[in-house]
Amino acid sequence: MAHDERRLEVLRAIVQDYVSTNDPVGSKALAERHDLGVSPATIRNDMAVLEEQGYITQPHTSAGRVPTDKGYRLFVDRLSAVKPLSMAERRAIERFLDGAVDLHDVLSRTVRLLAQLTRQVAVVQYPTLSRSAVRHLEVVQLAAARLMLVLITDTGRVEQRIVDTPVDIDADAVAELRTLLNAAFVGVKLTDAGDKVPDLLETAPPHLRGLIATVSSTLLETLVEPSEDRLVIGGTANLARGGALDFPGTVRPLLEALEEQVVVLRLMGQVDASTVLVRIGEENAHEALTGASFVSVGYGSPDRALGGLGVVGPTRMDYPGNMAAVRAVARYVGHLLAES
Amino acid sequence: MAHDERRLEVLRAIVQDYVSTNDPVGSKALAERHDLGVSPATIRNDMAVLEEQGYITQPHTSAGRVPTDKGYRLFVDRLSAVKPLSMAERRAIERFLDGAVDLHDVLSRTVRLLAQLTRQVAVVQYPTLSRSAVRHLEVVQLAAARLMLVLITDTGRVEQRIVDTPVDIDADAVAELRTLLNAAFVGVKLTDAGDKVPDLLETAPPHLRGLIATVSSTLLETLVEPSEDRLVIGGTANLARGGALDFPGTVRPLLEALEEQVVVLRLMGQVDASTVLVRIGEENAHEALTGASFVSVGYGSPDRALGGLGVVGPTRMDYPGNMAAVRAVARYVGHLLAES
DNA sequence: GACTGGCACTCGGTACCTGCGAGTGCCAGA
DNA sequence: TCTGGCACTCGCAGGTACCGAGTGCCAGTC
Repeated sequence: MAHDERRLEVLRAIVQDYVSTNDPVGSKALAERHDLGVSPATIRNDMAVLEEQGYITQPHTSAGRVPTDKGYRLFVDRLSAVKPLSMAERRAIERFLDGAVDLHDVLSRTVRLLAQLTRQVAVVQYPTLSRSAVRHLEVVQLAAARLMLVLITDTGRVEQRIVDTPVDIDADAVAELRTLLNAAFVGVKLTDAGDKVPDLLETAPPHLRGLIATVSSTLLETLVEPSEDRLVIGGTANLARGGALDFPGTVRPLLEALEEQVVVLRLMGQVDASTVLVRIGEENAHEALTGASFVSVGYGSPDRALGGLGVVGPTRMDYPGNMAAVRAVARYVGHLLAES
Repeated sequence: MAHDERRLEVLRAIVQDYVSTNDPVGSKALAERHDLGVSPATIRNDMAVLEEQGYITQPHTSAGRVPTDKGYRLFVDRLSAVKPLSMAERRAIERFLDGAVDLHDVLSRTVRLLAQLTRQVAVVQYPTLSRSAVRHLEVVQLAAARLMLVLITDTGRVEQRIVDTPVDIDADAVAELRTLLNAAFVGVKLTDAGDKVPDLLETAPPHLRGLIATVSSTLLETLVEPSEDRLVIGGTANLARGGALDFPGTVRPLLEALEEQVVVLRLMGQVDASTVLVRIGEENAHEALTGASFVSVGYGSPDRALGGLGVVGPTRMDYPGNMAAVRAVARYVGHLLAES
């Protein structure tokens, strides 16, 4: 029916107005600012239905309506058109990211860029080790019985670990070790590295076997576990922008959750590179994120997301804009990392 | 005179009470909570003098007194005794930092630890490259004409740079390059690395000179400049703790300044490992830091500070406690990094 | 049957007032 | 030089009244 049609149109108008003004929106203002072709009284009837269905709510009796999480969800799923980025924004992305000298530089620029584009808190995940492959392994001798292993992945991450060896080793052994490790592991995905160890041990010269066992177990232990995933966070100043307007009470629990990283990492685990994931308010199933929405997407090639990035903000956010920004930045970062 | 003596005692009492209660403190409360041996009326006279001298001020006529920046300064310089850490705190430091697997891990644990101990925002600087020496240089070939340089410093930092070479190179050349670079640079401080280049170029086999020139210039350009100093920041949630109590207006400018890093890095540039540096309110000479104090110290051996760490909080902070915590943590981190 | 104009009603926010109490400065006396 | 007393100031909490935005409902119109 044309009936339902208009009702959705009303919901869209409410979301748009509320996002831009931060005031509960009433029927009269709605009729004025959008040409819905009907009078405020009719809109009121529609609003009553929308409220009954749970898409909007009134903060108090004599106030306008505010979208609920469910309302935002419907808006995101059915009512929002992708908002193309402006030319200025596209240029900003290139200008910001070009000239980055290493992975850390790329990611910290990315997080600043995203924060600036969306005026929200930005979150960027390092390429997950578990999806990376070994590009090179370096062994540096620090002391007679102490080595530093440096792992370089094909995504540009560099990780280091100290290993204390049971016996002293000499420079020749270090060189041999380096050769063997690289022969065995280069090109291998970190998740598969464990499978290579038995082979390696078998073919290795006997005098190196103990050493190799020690070294590989350190590598596997510390590098393959998911706790090694890391985040860069920026734009937290944006949380303080709306004063107490945007978040109920205080931003403290949100800041804590962001610093904790675990919560965000779990959300990041669900992204892929082809669709922008939007989690709204309570959907986040974490107390501190109630009242917050999370817009994220994976970066990397579509078939192989290296990691995720996104923004966190109040549920009252510009979804189309933020989704567009997140996607555009993820694409650019994906290309950038594929090149190097 | 015993006169001035007591006046200082009054100031100390005011600072202590104000820090713990966050309420302007009046003469009567002061007389009750501290045994100054005189009546409220006398204290009032002293307060009048202290106010005239600019150490304290009244928010409004019928309120108690609050220390000014100048008052805190006097308190820190002359009135505060070093507050020893509790046994629990000492244990917390060890428990928190032991088991860190690499430099990044040490520093991010440190920042969390400091934030937790002081309940303020914690800031930790990576060991400055300019004060580090080369432990090892690794060259990894990514493509025919593209190399990745990995620099490992004696402080545990690992930095990587991509270099595009003018001509294709083969594996032998890479190996030679690696040997030459390490021979020339290992053990050399980064600030002195530039001096070694002419020598290196002269003694190198002619066919490698072009390559070495390219590589060294990249190294020097990107690694020696101070912009390469990095910070880890944590505990920003503590800014939201006091509500609007601690900071005039909003915490936004402060959060922005922290993310900007430049401001903090400049302050960090002034620390050394032997004395705790305290900058109070306006002393910071940066608008966003008005109303904030910064307690910092260098870590590393006394003769060679590797970097700085500290906390940022409202001027109304527990200076003795924070100074003690910052110093204790810096010492522990110094030892930790010296070992590896 | 769908829409509209009108109307009574609700209720949060603001402005204003008042009384209370903490805290002060000053002064006379010990 | 210190102390007790006293008048004074002024922010704050609580109470009240008013205003206006916004609503729900109903009778009337197309």
